[in-house]
Amino acid sequence: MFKVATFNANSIRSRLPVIAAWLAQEKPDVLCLQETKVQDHESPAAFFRERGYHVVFRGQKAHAGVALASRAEPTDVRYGLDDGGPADEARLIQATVEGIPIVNTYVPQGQSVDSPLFAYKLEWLARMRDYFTRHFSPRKPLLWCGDFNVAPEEIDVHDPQRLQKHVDFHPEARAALERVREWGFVDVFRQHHPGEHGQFTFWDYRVRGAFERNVGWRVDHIWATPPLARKSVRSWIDREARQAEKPSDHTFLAAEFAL
Amino acid sequence: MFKVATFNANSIRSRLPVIAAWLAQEKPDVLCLQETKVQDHESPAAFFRERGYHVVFRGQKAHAGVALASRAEPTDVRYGLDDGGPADEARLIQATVEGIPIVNTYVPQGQSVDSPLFAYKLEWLARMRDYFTRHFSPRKPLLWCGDFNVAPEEIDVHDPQRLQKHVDFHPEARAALERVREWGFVDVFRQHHPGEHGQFTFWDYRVRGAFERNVGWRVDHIWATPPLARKSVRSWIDREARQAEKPSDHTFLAAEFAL
DNA sequence: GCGACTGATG
DNA sequence: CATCAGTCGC
Repeated sequence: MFKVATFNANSIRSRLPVIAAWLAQEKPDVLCLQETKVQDHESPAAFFRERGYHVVFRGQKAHAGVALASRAEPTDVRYGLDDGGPADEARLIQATVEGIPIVNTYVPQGQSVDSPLFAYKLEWLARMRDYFTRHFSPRKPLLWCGDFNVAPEEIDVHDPQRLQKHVDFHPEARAALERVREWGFVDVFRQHHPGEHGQFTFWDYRVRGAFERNVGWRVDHIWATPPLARKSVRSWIDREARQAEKPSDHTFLAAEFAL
Repeated sequence: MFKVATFNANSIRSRLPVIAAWLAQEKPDVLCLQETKVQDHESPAAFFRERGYHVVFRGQKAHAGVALASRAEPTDVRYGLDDGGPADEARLIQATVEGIPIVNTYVPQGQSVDSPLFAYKLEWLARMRDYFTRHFSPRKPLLWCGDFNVAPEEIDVHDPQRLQKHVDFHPEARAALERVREWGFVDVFRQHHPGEHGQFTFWDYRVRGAFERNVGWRVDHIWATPPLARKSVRSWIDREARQAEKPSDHTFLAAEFAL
């Protein structure tokens, strides 16, 4: 069994206790992390080593940052987009683990619909489709994990009416993500939980009682190409980590594959 | 047995774990705190209540702030100096516990010898003598606890030569404190440890390896009037708290009295 | 709300 | 080195 998980840590350094507990309990083969908010020379490499994990990462001060921890040694590690535009190395890390290529992204949030950052987000998602086209085939195993900063469907947000203009649920953002899905991905969590409402991975700190009232979003994802999706036996959101001592505003999403 | 302690917390909110551990271990009858750095409406009153302590406090944003926690309910609680000068309520709190009046102060540090704040410090110590004269008698039990920001003797600093011009060891500061002692106090810690060098309560964060090398200061004190000093059976510095997870730059000074 | 930053103070 | 205040970003 091949167990993969993704977690927006909202600062990897602040979240080491949460990550330690989850690794000890779940022993995933791969853990993708986003919003590590740490420069490479400050990255807690020893933390993963001590727990039997390899880790690769690319980060910067204060914002973004991605890491990929794996029991097996990763090969073919790459950072950032490679189409000649901004590489955004702190937002994309790719590695092959046990023969499975894994792309871990922290998609730009976009700030607000009228911001140039929203246009950048839409363009970024278009570049992702191009990235997959150039490097991979939907007929071969591939995993795309991370914080996509898009809730794909109405059932993936707590209030689809009110959130139409939110950058994470805007029709244009959803359409841009849908274009990547059409390239050849299956939403692994949704495959195992068709039509389920309120299955969220993110609850805003700023919304009072957000977790208790389940005022959340499903913006973290594990997507697989069809040959791999067919082998997936289970996918779940572990809500426990969002109730930890000093929680991230996101929680862990996991999936298991019978390779 | 009546156990009293004093601790410069350097932010009471940041130091709750340290204080919790110490209260649980030592169960003092009274704990005097300085540098709480918190406004009254943000003070962690519940923290003390949950542990079986009453607490009174006076603080402000960012600087100074004093608190007094006690197992027995305190009576005659007063704040600040009352001589018509600046009351400095965040630097002096007085309460009577089990019949013993206790004055807890955070004496102004003084910044540098040429600063007006140093003159203010010297004046403040003079006002303390006046305060004791007006309110108390050396023939009756009285405790003066706190961070006095003065190391009384050469054996109370790591390098008496080099520190002559430091505001906490300046001859004028020492003389000003000595004038208060002469009113009628016994240095309770020193009574039990005459002539001992290097018995410090404060080690500057900025001095590398200060604690390990014992590059410190004895600036925190428990002083008693003679009738009470005669009943003191023990006084000690608990160096452990300075080695805790997120330590204050000071540690706890304690004393026991056989009432 | 809770991260991170800068610039200040001891 | 470790607080604070402010400010920024999600």
